[in-house]
Amino acid sequence: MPSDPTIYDIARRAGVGIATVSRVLNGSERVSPHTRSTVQRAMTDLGFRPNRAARRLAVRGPNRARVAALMPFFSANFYFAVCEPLSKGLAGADLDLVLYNIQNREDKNRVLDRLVRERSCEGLLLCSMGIGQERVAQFRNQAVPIVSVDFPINGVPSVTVDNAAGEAKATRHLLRAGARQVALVSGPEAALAFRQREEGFFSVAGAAAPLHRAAAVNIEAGRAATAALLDAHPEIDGIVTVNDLLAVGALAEARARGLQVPEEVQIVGFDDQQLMEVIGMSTVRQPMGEFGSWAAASLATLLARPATPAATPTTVDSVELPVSLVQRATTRSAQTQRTLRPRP
Amino acid sequence: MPSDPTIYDIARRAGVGIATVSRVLNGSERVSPHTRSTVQRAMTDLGFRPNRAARRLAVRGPNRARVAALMPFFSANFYFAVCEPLSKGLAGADLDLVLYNIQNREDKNRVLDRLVRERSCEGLLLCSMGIGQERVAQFRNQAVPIVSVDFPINGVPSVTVDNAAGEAKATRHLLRAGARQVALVSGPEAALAFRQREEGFFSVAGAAAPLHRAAAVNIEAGRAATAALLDAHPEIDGIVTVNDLLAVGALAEARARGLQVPEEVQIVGFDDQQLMEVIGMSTVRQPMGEFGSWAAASLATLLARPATPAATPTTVDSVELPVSLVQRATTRSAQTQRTLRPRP
DNA sequence: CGCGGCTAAGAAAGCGCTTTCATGCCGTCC
DNA sequence: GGACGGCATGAAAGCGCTTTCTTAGCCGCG
Repeated sequence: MPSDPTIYDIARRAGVGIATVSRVLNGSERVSPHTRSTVQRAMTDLGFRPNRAARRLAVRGPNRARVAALMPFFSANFYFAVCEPLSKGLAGADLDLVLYNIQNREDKNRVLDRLVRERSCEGLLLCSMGIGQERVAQFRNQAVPIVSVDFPINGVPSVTVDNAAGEAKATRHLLRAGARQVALVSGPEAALAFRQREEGFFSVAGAAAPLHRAAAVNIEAGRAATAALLDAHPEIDGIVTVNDLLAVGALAEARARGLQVPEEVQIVGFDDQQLMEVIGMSTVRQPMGEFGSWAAASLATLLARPATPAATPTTVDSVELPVSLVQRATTRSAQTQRTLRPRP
Repeated sequence: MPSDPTIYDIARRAGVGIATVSRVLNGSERVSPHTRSTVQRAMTDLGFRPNRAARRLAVRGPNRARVAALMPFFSANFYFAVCEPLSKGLAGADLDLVLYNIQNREDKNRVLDRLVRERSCEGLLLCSMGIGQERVAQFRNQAVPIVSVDFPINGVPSVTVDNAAGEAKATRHLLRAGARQVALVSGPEAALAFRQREEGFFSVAGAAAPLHRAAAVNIEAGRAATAALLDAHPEIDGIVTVNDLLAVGALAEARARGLQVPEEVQIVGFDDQQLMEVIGMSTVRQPMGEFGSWAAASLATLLARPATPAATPTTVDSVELPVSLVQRATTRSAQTQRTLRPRP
């Protein structure tokens, strides 16, 4: 396959010099209308598109660094919450944000391969996903700093929360508030954060507690999972979930079955996303916005030119942000351990 | 101020040739450990960062086109809803998505200036914002296609909805359902979509109907605006808003005042964002996801290399997507015009 | 008719990097 | 002990574009 046409091809076809082509390209005044149209004709004929790299090189524009951000957009609120401060923070540090929507392992590998092969980014941000050590080494070799959000990676600074502790806290609260049988609605198996929350749940509820993994992270899936759980274990009176939307689904299902919440079933979500307060959903709050601002700040630090020559290599430490249980209307308070009403 | 160090600077400082520096840069095996570390030392000393453009030029990688997307992230749900299909669609067309978070006019001008000066994008996506015709001309001169989302721009293909019609429909419904005095909670004045919705509202409610513009697009602001409205006009029994979050705020304020919804006050939102169904909010649904996929598809078309030489220049037409009123629990049905309960 | 001034267009020199090819050095093998 | 092979390194040729410098026409004027 022939490579892209260059200004040489255009010049030849139009019977002019490359300087003239360049002038046309840049809208310079010093070109006769006739020549101009000839050249433009040649450009459209050949499907010419200027090589950006060559232009930037010639014009010696600033070498603005680019951050590639890989995100699996499965949960609208979470990813938006990190994107927003992230984009703001990176803009402040004069960094460009290139967003990649990663839906599966192939996506991820394709994008990462391109990134290292074409060296198309100066910084890398991984969100809710791991990568192998060989990958890490590839980027390290190219001096591309990596930061990770919502997922610990060996040798990569990351911002996380203690998912297990958060979910354990939620589970414990349900138990203290009188729940006899708690169950967990989890999400797709691939997500580490979800598995950690599962762990936290089982550490408190006991390994035998019922679990159902929803097929997706949305209300419908949460509702279906809850239905399955309730069908199999009618005695369930506490539902812990790994995500607010799943919790909303659980709430819908419980209500549809005529179960009083929180009197007959308590429900806890995870994230404390937008509108959970309005809905009255009890949930584990994680500071999603800080994920984004931490990532932006870290990348800015790592990509900053050493101000003084011989500066010590800058590094960034991983942080674990606190989570907290927000009690609202879908859980009872621990003190008021009302006795359960008998089920019909 | 001295320009960025190049491999020549590194080579000189390390006392080696530029080829060696390049080899170190690329992790080639054919460099002695001693030389390697000398070079690395020189690089960190000088704060060297390779010039991406030069590298891409030398390595002749594919010239992947980049789309710059300018978005004012003031409404989480809306922008996420367009971003998600957008990123997916662009990835499918082998285009990179560079995201710019635009918060005000200066942001916008700064980014646009850079974009044209540095020619850093092959395609431009404007979301919820206009630009002047000189700007349009600038990009046209550089053969950078523009598409607009949620905002009509002269000479630029755009995807929009009939905001005025949508809001008019909502207002009319309230009136048909028995509202005597409807009022509008709008948002920051800068947003065209909001002004169009205001128009639609007034066209039905009459120019004298009360309006209050919330300071921001969130629940708190919506609540404050509603409070102001209700204080000034206690007779209000129908509240139309330009956004769901504002409507949620209105709902909260109405309830806080002991007003029954929808018996004493009806409320309509706009967008039909996530969770509105759960909340039972009546609202005007606009197909936000299609905004994103339309934009991606259009850009892909406009940026496609003419397959055959001398192909006709590709263009894209503007589209207006339909909106629909979704009736839920915050409005009464038009048929059942119950008489209002007397207010306390 | 010749000369200066003006404009359109070409030649060529980079921009900062990669990569091939050439070079010089050393150790090795017959 | 001399030729040879391997290895680390340098020299130099691009990559596709912009831009300066130069040249070639052309006009009008004296």
